[in-house]
Amino acid sequence: MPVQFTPQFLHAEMNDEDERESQFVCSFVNSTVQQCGLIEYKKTWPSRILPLTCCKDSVDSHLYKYSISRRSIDSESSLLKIRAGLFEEDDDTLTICPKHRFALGVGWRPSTLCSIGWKCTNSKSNLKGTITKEQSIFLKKYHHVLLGIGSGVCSRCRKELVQRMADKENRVEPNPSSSMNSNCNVEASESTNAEFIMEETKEEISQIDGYGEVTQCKQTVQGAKKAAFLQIDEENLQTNCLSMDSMDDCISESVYSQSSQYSEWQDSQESPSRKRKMSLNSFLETVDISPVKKTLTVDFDLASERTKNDYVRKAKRIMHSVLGILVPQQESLFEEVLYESNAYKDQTLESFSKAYSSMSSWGTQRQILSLLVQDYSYNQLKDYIPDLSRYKFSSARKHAEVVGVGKPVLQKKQFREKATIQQIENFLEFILSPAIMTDSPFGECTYKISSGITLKVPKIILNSVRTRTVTLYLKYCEETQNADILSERTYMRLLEAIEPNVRKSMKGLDNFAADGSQAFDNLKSVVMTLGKGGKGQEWAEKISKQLMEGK
DNA sequence: TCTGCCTCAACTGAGAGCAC
DNA sequence: GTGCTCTCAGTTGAGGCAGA
Repeated sequence: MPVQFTPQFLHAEMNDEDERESQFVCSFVNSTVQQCGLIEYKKTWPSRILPLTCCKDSVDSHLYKYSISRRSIDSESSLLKIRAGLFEEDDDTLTICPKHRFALGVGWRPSTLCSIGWKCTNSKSNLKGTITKEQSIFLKKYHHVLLGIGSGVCSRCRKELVQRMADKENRVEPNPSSSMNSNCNVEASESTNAEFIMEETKEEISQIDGYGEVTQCKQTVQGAKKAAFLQIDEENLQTNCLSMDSMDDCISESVYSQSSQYSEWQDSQESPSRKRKMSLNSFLETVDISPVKKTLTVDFDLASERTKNDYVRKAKRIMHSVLGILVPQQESLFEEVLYESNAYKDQTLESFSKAYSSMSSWGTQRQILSLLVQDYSYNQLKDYIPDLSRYKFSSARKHAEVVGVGKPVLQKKQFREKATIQQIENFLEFILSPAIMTDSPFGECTYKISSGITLKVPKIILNSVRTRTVTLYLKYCEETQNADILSERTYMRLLEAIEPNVRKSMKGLDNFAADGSQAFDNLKSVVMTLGKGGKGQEWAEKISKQLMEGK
């Protein structure tokens, strides 16, 4: 039954020594949506609210996992503080419950989407790094957004963030006369100087528009919410958007008014595709072809026949005009060659493309690709195999050169060794000593090693249980000051691989071995007698040799 | 005492981006 | 087109722990 984590429960759990802590309230209660509570599977953690200074667990692996610089985080307590946005609080004044300690500390997990979403649609595909301590402070200070250190961020948003941080620095620096308290100056100017606010707002909006964020925001209410929220917050504009109910209206007004207010500016900012379109239309005008007014926005395959025909007709007219310039008076002839060879190529490539797509194994795909890569460029193949990456293309090309065109890819298994040969040899030398192991007079073990070779070795008997043998070895290493050792578990695994028979009783082992040896000697003398008695000397020697091998 | 299972860290292949 | 670098995700060996 889950236990309610309440102050009463806390108090009941406490002893006299903890009396001092009973007055504590978790300082992180407003840092996450989670309520205070316990973490049952963290058995080593005290089940009570602790002073933050007591949080001293190692967070190295957590920092490593989420690419957080160890220079900015020197302890678990500082990690907790920064994640909670308590950048300037003193450790001594803070307390924390186990649940918030876990949620903000080693148990924290970032979203797989871009945490900022300024320049992307919270894309997962292009996460390029994580939020640093400085960036987290900046976002909290100027955007009133708390993003946990280590949160994923895409390359475009990171670039934008770095730019905004640089802009902020540049705005503060050029005024050395007021450098007594530059931060305060910025804060004051943002909140009190109306003219500055408007100028800065305009500049920020221009930046956003330039990247098409306003346009993007129009597309989704959520995007608009975020952009407007950030924008309004950033400049501390006092709007009437105080309730969530009025948020959508407010965003619409904000975004759309910004959009219209700077429409002139927006018009002057032409995207590369727009520029290309204008250049094309200019060209079309000179060759008496109507300009391109619309572009295909759906997949060509999914478009209606009429649409397809329109675009094909238009493309052919444009191509005809281009060829008129490239090969004057021979357009028709050239078109024939061009389209025919393309048709042939199309068919071949389509077939290969189908074969490629139907293969799930990258090895087979590489084999198929190697047939094409020497005759076609990456871009040509990309048209027929949309998911073809540059890496796959160049790998296939390398395969064609090194292994051969269309040759199968050889799969070779790779093994890793972390225990060194020396460490294993030392251990084997120790356990194969007569004090630890005894060769059995009878029987053989068969080992099949990874290369396929089968080895036959005499059966061995371990004189004590495996754990004791490992303990003995570790003690031996300690005495001989050999620090190059592995863990007990690894030595246990080595013994498992050797599969020795464990001797159940020490008593009578020598007699057992001696009896076995005597039996072989007796058999040998019988064989020699039979050899003299008629079986022949050759037969006797052969059997005798086999017996000795068996022994 | 032994072993199955979990976690961590190192390693590796795949893929993208960039400069030349 | 090529080569280099970097990041990400999956794999694998090793360590540790709990329970049979």
